Amino acid sequence: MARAATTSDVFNAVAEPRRREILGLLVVKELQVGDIVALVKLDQPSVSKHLRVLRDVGLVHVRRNGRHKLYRTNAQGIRPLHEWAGTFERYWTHQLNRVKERAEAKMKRDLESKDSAKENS
Amino acid sequence: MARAATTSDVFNAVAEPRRREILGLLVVKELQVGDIVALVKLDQPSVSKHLRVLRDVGLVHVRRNGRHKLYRTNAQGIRPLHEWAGTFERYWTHQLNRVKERAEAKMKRDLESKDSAKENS
DNA sequence: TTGACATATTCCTATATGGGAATGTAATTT
DNA sequence: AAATTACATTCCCATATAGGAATATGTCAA
Repeated sequence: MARAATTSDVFNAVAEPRRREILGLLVVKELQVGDIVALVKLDQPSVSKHLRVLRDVGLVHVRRNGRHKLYRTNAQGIRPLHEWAGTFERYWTHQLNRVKERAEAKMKRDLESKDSAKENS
Repeated sequence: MARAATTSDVFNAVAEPRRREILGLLVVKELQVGDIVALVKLDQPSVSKHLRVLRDVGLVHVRRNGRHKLYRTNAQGIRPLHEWAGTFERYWTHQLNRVKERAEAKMKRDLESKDSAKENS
């Protein structure tokens, strides 16, 4: 079998760098497709397809304005990702603490060995 | 062209549900491959391949113990993801506030129209 | 209605997997 | 050394894109 469909999953949707870029633009300001095309270096059809994926997973909203379509990031759609990653936070802080502790223990050892060297001189 | 290589990017690496599952196991406790195979419902080669991807992007560490290999999640590898998602936090809280404000404004309107109905009775 | 503009979708192709099966490799036991 | 155990890698195949080109759809202007 192959990989799961990008369309059905926020994690897959943001796996694409250009889509992350687009999300970053659209969270600041509502933009029409042409603006996005101008900002990211992609053809219009590609942009439309990325927007389609983002829309399908609920990461952007669309609104029609005349013949333009205004897209906007739905920031709340990113929360599941943030929360998932957040479950690892206690582990990485713990790991950082251990690194720090080891560094301090080593510094202490080094100082002591210097002292003993001094005593032996 | 096709999609970017999973191997070279943390975002792509965690796009795979089984890999997220494995990361969740290995962050709690160092496990050998056989344990993982038993816990997730995958064949050993598949698990090894997922571990390979995770290792290539630095999301897990390996350590050999006799003929076993002990894997452990490198929680710090998940920070970039958490931080990227975190840049959207101010926007989703803002959006939530707007929803709340609208709800409160509506409730106020409803109450006032009830009052005016009372006056007209 | 016709023409122009803004997007979306479809068709096509090269590439990247993910799983299954088979095989290779390293370390341990007998 | 041979057999065994624990993993890793390779080969094969079906599927899922991502981008390019062409085409379709929708909206507004004249």
